[in-house]
Amino acid sequence: MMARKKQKGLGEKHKRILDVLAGFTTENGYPPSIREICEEAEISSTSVANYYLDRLEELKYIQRDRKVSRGIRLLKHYSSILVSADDMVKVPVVGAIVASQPMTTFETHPETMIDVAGSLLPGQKVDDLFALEVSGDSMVDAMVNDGDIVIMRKPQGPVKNGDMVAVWLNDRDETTLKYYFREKGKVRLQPANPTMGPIIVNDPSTVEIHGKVVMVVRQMEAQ
Amino acid sequence: MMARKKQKGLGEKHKRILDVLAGFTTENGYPPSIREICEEAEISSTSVANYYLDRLEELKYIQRDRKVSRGIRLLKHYSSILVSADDMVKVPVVGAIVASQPMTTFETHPETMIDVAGSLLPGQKVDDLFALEVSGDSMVDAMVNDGDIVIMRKPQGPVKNGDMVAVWLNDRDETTLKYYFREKGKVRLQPANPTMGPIIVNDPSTVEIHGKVVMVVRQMEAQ
DNA sequence: CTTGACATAGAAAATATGTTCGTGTTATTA
DNA sequence: TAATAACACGAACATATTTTCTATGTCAAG
Repeated sequence: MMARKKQKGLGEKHKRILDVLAGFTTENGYPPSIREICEEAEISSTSVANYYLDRLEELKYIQRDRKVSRGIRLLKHYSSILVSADDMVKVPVVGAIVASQPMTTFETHPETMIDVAGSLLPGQKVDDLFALEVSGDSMVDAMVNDGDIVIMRKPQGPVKNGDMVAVWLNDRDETTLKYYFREKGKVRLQPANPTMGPIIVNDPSTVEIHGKVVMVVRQMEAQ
Repeated sequence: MMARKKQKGLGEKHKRILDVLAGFTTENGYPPSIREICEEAEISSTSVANYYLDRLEELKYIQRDRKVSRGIRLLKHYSSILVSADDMVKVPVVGAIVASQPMTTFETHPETMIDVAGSLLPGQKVDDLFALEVSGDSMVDAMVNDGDIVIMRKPQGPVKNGDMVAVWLNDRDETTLKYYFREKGKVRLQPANPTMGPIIVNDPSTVEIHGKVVMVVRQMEAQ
């Protein structure tokens, strides 16, 4: 006779508790007590909350300090992208831009995440962001260096004129970053570097837009 | 007869407690208890710690939640730059780079701070960072755009070859960002854009280094 | 329907933590 | 130097908070 199967992943309550944990901590500057979790997550007994907290610790979502009141800390796993206590956003780095096949799937590698201050990002939605590392000097005309990290948003609606986008040019077989302008049935791709001329694409269907550039981060080595 | 004068500003112990508060919280994800503050700040009695906490609250450095264990939160005042609970660093934006007089004093405008993920910054020290906003296209040869934010570290030791620095050229009367190389008594300033040639300065004394570039952030408008 | 793991409840017991109070010390200044 | 208020100590006391225990409900597989 087999027993009841253990729930896979996170149930409603687990998620709820994680939400409460994150919310409360940002609100107050300190983590909630078990009772407070009960209230906010609408759980009737402390032991139930405790039960779930233990479960969440097993699953590495949180870490508990026994013997310490409010000794709960959220580990940075919850939701592939997580807005943490202080407006920090984790963006998955899904690959590199090179003159080759661009990424199609939106895989998350928890290992390679980049932290970005949410306050620097436009818009509220934060779950359609991804980052690419630029490799090679092919983007210098876009004012982007080898090693820069480009943070992009998956294109949702139509691309607006003037947006900087990552485009895949079918016929040329390359990905570049350009300012996008739709004009008279054609597409003008303008480099960021004002000293360089635009690329005019006559057949818009050869232009595949993979993302809208939201931010570019360049880290300098050394110290 | 007058009584003993109340200390102006923060005394040693006050500062120490703030340090402990900040440190402990970043370390553990939750604030310390009064007893833990005592240990770390080497205070012998909980009542003394409590005394200082009350003082710090009066001075608006912290906020306390009576009735709540560990109900202490640091208000973002202490030290012009503060590492918050989640590895976020606030860097003061002290001005703009234009072809004019560079900033000499290190004024902090709490209003204009930029959040940066500490994990992206090299080195540990975080209190000698400042940021400048680039205005104008004068830096395009350094791969820096109009509107970019340059995060810099005050030069401490000698500048190493290969560091990107903000330099003030006495004779030319301009500030630029360049890679710095000291060679044969001369200084070579190499633009980041590989398609452009270097500037050779024969008299090193005309080169004033105002900061080492640590990071460049470019935000795209719209959404 | 029986079993065993998952899930919920409530409350007492055990700790962790904050507050108060009496007392002592030190620096100021009239 | 005497008065005073800031500063320091430690322990008793009051709360806040977590743990633990016992009892019971639910569900799916055998």
